[in-house]
Amino acid sequence: MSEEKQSASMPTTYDPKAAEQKWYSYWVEGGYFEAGKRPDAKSYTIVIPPPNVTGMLHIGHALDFTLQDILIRTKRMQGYDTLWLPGTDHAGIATQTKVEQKLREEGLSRYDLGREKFLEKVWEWKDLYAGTIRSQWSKMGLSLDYSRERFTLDEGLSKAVREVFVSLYQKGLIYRGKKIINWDPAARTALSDIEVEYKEMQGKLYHLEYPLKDGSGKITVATTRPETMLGDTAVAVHPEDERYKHLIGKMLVLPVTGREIPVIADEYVEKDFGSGAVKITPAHDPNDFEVGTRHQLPQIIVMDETGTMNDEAGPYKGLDRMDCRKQLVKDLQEQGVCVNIEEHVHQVGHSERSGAVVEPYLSTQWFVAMKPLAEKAIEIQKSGNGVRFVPDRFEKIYLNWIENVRDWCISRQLWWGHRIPAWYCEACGELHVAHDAVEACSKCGSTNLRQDEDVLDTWFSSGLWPFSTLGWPDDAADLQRYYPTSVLVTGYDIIYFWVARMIFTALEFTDKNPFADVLIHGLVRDANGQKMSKSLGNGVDPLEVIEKYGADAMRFMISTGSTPGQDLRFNWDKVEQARNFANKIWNASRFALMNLEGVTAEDIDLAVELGTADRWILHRLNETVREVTRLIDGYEFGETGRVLYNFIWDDLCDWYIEFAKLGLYGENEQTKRATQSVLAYVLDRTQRLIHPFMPFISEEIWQHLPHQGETITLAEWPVYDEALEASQSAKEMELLMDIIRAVRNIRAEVNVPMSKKIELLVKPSNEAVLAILTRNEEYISRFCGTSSLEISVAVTAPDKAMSAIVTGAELYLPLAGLIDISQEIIRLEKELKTLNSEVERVEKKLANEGFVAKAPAKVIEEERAKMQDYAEKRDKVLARISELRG
RNA sequence: GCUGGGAUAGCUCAACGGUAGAGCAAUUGCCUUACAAGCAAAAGGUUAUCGGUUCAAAUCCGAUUCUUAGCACCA
Repeated sequence: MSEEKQSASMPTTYDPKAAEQKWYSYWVEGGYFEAGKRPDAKSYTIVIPPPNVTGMLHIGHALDFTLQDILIRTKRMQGYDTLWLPGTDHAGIATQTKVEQKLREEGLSRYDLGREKFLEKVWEWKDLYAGTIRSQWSKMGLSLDYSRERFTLDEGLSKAVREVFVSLYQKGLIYRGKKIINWDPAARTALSDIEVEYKEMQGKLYHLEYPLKDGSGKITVATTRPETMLGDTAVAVHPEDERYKHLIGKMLVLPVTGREIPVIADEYVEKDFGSGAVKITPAHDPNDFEVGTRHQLPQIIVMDETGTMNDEAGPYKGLDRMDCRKQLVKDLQEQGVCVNIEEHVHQVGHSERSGAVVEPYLSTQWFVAMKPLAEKAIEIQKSGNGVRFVPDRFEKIYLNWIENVRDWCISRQLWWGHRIPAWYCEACGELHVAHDAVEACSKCGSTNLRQDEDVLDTWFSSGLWPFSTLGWPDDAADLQRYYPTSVLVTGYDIIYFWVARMIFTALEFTDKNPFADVLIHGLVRDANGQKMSKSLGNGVDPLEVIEKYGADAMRFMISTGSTPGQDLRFNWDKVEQARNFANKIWNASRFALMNLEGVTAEDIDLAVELGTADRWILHRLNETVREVTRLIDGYEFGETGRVLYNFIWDDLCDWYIEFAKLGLYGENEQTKRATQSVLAYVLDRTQRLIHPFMPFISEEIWQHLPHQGETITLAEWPVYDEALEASQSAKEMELLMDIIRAVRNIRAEVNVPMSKKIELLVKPSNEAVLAILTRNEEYISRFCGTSSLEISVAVTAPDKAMSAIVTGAELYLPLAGLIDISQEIIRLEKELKTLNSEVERVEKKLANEGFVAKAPAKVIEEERAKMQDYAEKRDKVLARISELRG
C-alpha cells in the first residue's frame, strides 16, 4: 500500500462514529460475546445490575457498565469462558409511578383502566424502554451476551420468586402481620425501611395541653404531627418521674373528640426530655405502637390509605392530613389547648420514588423475618468465607446494616410486580401459600378462593438475580457452569437494597456466595461535586458524551478517572483529554501503517539484531503488560489508565516512534525490517492492552495492522516475559534520553532552535559508556541536531561552551557568541546547589545507623547508587565551574 | 448522636512505608516530513493543624478544625 493511499484512508483526526457502529454489529453478528464457546476453559461470570425499565441510562450506569466490560473483555482475551449476562428490572413503584403519570396527562388513573388493562400499558412501556436500553448498551460498546438477556418478570425469574416465597413461608421466615409500616400515600403502598429517605426539614413542635378528667390539672405533651392526636389512646410518663407519679392511672380528656384516655407509665419515656409526658398514638407511630402493645391500648387509625382523615377524625373527616393539621391547630389554639408552637428542625421521611411524605401507618402486610437469614450471612462473612468487598471498608458497611436489620416489609399495594402467591378461602378464611393457583381449599373444600391482591417488593426479585437469571430453581446447565458468579460491580448506594439481599438469599437457597468479589464504585457527580439528579437538571446523558467525543473517550475518562470506591466528578475537560488520547493512539498507528507497507503478521520477527530503542520499548511494553494485568486484576482502573497513558504517550509516541524513524528512513534494509517488526509488534500489543478500555478504536487499528484472527475481541491477552528483563537496554536508553534532554534544555535556554545545527562534544565516563554512545551515534546526532558530533573520553572542554553533566557523560556545546560565560557559571552554580543538597540528604541517610541496620538491602543499595551518582555529577560540575573561572 | 469518606500544585485528581505525579489553566519557544486534539522547555508543594509509632510517614495510630455521605434519633 502506498503512503498516499494509506494516509488518505486514515485521516489525521480519528472519527469515532463510523468505527463504533461498524464494529459493534460485527461483534454481535460474529457471536463473539456469547458464552459457552470454550467448554474447556474456566468460566468467568458477571451478571449486570439490571437497570430499571423506567427510562434512559445515565452516566452512572455508564461507569458501572464500563467497569464490567473492562473485566469481561480482559478475561475473554485471557482465555476464559466469559459470560456477561444482561437484563432489566421491572422496578415496581418507579415504573408504575411513571406510567400512572403518563395516564394522568390523559386524565386517567390506573383505577379507570383496571388491573389488567393497566398492566398491558406497563408492558408496552417496558418494551419501549428495554429497547432504548439495549441501544444504549450497544452505543457504549458493551460485550453482553444478548442470547441470555433476562427481565425480572420473566417466567423463569417469576418461578424463582414463587419458589423462594413459598419456601421461606414454609420455613416460617415469611409471615403476615399487622404492624406499623412506612406508607406512601401518593403511591398508596407500603414501603420497606430503606425505601424511605429522611430529609431535614424546618417543622414545628406543637405543645398541647390535655386536661385531667377530674379537673385537677393538665398534662402538656408535644408533637410534630398534631393531627395524630385524634388517634391518641394514652399519655405516657416515666414510672419514676416524681412530677407525674401521682397521675398514673388517671384519665385525661382528649380535646376535640372528648375521648377519655389513661395516663400510663412506661420506661420508653425520657424524664428529662420536653415535658416528660408523651402522647401515645399506636396506629401512627412505631414507638407508640410498641408502647401500645405493652399496655394493650386500642389502635385507632385516623386516616385512610390516601392520607385523608377518616371517620375517627370527627369534624376533620375528609380533609387531607396536611389540611387537617392546619385547621386542627387553629381550632386547638382557639380552645387554648395548643399553648405553644416552636420552630423545630427534624428529619421527615419521604418516599424514595414518589417523593410523598411517608406516613407511619398500621396495616396488615407480608414480612420476611430477617434475623435467622441475617445471622447465617453474618456468620459466614465473619468466618472469612464471605464475599470479598473491594475496597474492603464496604464490608463494614454491609455488616453494620445486616447486624441491625429489621424485618423486611415485602408486600406492595401495587399492580406492577410479582403477585404474592397466597390465596384466601372466601368460605373459611384459610390462607394457602403455594407455587401455583390453589383450586380448592384444603380445609373446607370450597373452590371460592381469592389471590392476595398485593405484589412483592421489587428488591425481592432483584435479590435472586445472580442465580434466578441462570435458571434456578431448575438444575440448569448455565447454573452449573456459571454460578457462583465472579464479581458483582455496583455503586455503594445500593449495598443495602441489593448487595446484602443477594448475599443472604443466595446463602439460603444456593448455599453459596452469589459472587466471589463485589466491586463497589462511587457515584458520578457533576463538575461542582453535586449529586446528579433530575430535579437539579445537572445529569449528563452518556449518549451526548458519545456523540461529542466517542464511546472510547467516555469509557476511558469514566473508568480511569477515579480511585476505587470514591465518587467521580464528571467534567468535560477530562473527556476531551481522553478523546485526545484516543487521537494520539490513532496518529501513532497512522505513522506505523505508513511505514509498514507489505509487512504481514508472519514477517514480524523479534529474534533479529535490535537497536537500543527497540530493545528498550520491548522492555517497557513488557513492564506495561505486567502492570496493566496486575492492576486490572486488582480492580485498580485509575492506575491502569495512568500506566497505559504514560506508556503510549510518553514512551511509545514521544520517544520510540521518533527513534524508529531512523531505522525506517535509513538505508539499512535489515535495520528497517527489524524496526518494522518491533513497531508492528508493539502497536499490536498496545491495542490489545487498551482494548478493554477503548474497544472501538483498538479494533479499528488492529484490523489495519498486520494481524491474525477475526477480531481483537478474541485476541490473546499479552503475557509478561521474564526473559526480556535481563537486558541492559533500559539503562542504555536512559543515558541517551538524558543526553537528548540536556541538549534540548540548553537549546531552549539560549534560544537555539532545533533547526539550527550545533556542534556537540560528548565525554563518556568510561569505556563501556563510550561503546554505548558510539553505537547510538546516529540517534544522538539526530535528536540533538548536530552539525558535528565528537564522542570520546579524550574530549577537552572548549572555552566558551555550555555544558551539562548527565549520569555517565559530560556534554559540551561550543556556543561562542550566543552565551555569556558569567551566566553559564550562575547556571552551573544553581545546579551545584541542588546536587549538594541531594548529596547531603543521601549522605545523612546513609550515615544513619538505624537506616543501614534496618532498611532492606535493596533500598540501601539504591541509596548508595544515588549517592555515587550525585557525588560524581557534583564533582564534575564543580570542576567545570573552576575551569570556567580559571 | 453513631459510622464511613475527603482535606496534596491555581483547578480536578493520583500516589496503599522508601526523593510527592498527571491533565487542565497560566509562562516561553516551535505549523520539526504520525499527530496544533500536536511538539519542546521552564515554573508551580512545610501533603489541613498538632502529637505519636518507625531507620524512614502524604501514606500507619491518636487528637483538633473544616467538608461530605450513610444510619439512628426524644415525643
